[in-house]
Amino acid sequence: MADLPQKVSNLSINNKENGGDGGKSSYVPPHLRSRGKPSFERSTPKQEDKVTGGDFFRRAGRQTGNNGGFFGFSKERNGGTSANYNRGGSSNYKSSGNRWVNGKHIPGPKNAKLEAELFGVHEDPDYHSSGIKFDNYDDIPVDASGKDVPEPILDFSSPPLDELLMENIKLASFTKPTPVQKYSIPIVTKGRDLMACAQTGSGKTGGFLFPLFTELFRSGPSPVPEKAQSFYSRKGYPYALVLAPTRELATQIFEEARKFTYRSWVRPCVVYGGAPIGNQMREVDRGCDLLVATPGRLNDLLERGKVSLANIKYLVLDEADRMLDMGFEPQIRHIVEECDMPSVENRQTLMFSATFPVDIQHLARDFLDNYIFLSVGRVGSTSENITQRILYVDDMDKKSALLDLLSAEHKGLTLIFVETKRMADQLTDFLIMQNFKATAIHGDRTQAERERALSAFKANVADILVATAVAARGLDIPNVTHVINYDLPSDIDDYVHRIGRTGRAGNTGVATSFFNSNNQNIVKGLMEILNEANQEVPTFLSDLSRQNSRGGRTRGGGGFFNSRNNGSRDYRKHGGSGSFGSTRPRNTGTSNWGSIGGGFRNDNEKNGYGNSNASWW
DNA sequence: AAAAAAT
Repeated sequence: MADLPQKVSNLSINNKENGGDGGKSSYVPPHLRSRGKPSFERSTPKQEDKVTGGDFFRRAGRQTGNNGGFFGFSKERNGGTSANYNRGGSSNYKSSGNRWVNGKHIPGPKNAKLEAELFGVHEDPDYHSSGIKFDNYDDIPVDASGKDVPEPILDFSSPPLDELLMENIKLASFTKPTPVQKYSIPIVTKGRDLMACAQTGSGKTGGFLFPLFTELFRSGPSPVPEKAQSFYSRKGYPYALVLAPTRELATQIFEEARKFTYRSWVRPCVVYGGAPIGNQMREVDRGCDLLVATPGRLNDLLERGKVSLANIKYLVLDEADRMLDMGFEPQIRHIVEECDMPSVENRQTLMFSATFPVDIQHLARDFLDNYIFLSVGRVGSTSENITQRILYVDDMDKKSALLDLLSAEHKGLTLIFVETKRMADQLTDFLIMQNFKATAIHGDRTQAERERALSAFKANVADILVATAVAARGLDIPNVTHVINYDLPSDIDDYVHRIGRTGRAGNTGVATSFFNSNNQNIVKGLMEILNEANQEVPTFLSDLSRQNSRGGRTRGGGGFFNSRNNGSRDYRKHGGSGSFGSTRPRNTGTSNWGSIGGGFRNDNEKNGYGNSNASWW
């Protein structure tokens, strides 16, 4: 290969470019690097490096996409050089690199202890790690639209997933794909961008991890701009980045990734705030092929130069609507648009969101290219194995009502939602005083406390968990028998997420909510949910709802489900705002537009769906 | 209005 001289000249050009400041020291402390436009980095040549004089390097990949630009020079791709791939300080890190030898994936040996840790031991053959009993999920309606939508798969082997991955999937007791996975796996495999309206519990994590790992297991590591590695400070070059709104959710995705990368060359990492950054940096050093992160901590690591996004093939935004609700948009845009992330065309982007409001549509327009829109029916609310009860309880009576409720039917795990962090603590103390085994999870507790609370709850050490919104969505806690909305949320979607924490795995669950005059705003949505799930509607609620509609506005648009649809359907096929085509001309073609629906219930009409909405679940 | 998230 004649790229060595090339290298040198590039280096010297770069050096000149950067040398405008003459002899004065241009050291930039790590945390200040990449502020401002010229993002140069100092990099100390490795000892064995024959190239001298090239101290400065442009951050790889910004304009040049996935190959790291002129620093994407590849060492010979042969014999025993596996450790040169994507490992900072090549000689120091070998363990997972050893699983990619001479262009082949060599799975590591089995490890009984690790296997038990990752997959656990389950006597129940129907046990499934995310609490889904698949047979009960077959009727979740899914609708896919966009250009050239791939046909959904029927099982994991139809276009086969990677062999090792299949073994791990079996270890995790997955038997067949969930409805989301049936659609998302071929979509991701085909390299398409995806916007999916789906909730946790639908199996969406596997929906993107499976095809992603299949591809990574097969293609192996790719070379990194080795010169960009400083000898002292190594850098992670993940191939896939998953952004999640909360630390718990990030951890959960990471744990799933650990299962499915067992014995493979791919090493997952997780970073989030509230935990010592040093440990996380060391983990990144040890190899970081898939990175799960909350936005704040990732930005921190990017600014410290510990992570480069130049090699990203896959970008996943999980719970995108929540991330925007939490004000993460600037940070997400910084990560995606202002660092060294490959451009839209040079990466594959998958967005998941429970709803599809206009700000998410804009994000989709900016981050996705010719995407497929997938909408997946709600898992929780449609399920009739959750008994929903609404009790009228004034605020001052809530404590005693709760005690009544608990003494009447507290068995298994009870999850209690409150609105404020203060109330979470106060109620937990109260319950402990009453000799209940209660613990709390909310944003003012330290990360360690949150983790302890969650694992105590999961392990039944504390069978009551009092939680704020931090636990409402996404958290996967199997076997919750009773969800109590001590305070009702103001957002009906939050309500659905909350009650969806129970009644999983085909078990029956109970959701009890304390309602009073402070909850007027949720009446309409609540009525719809209760009706949809064939639940009893208390008379005080139907009375209120009748009063509301008499006095107020009539419902616009006519559809029974409109207030909950949140525009979460593919606005592109409904004419939309027009902004779609105008900013991205390449997407304006309409020729191959199609829509594939699968698993639809047959009782659309009965459920109040007009024909106009028939393609939406 | 509250919660969450980088320190």
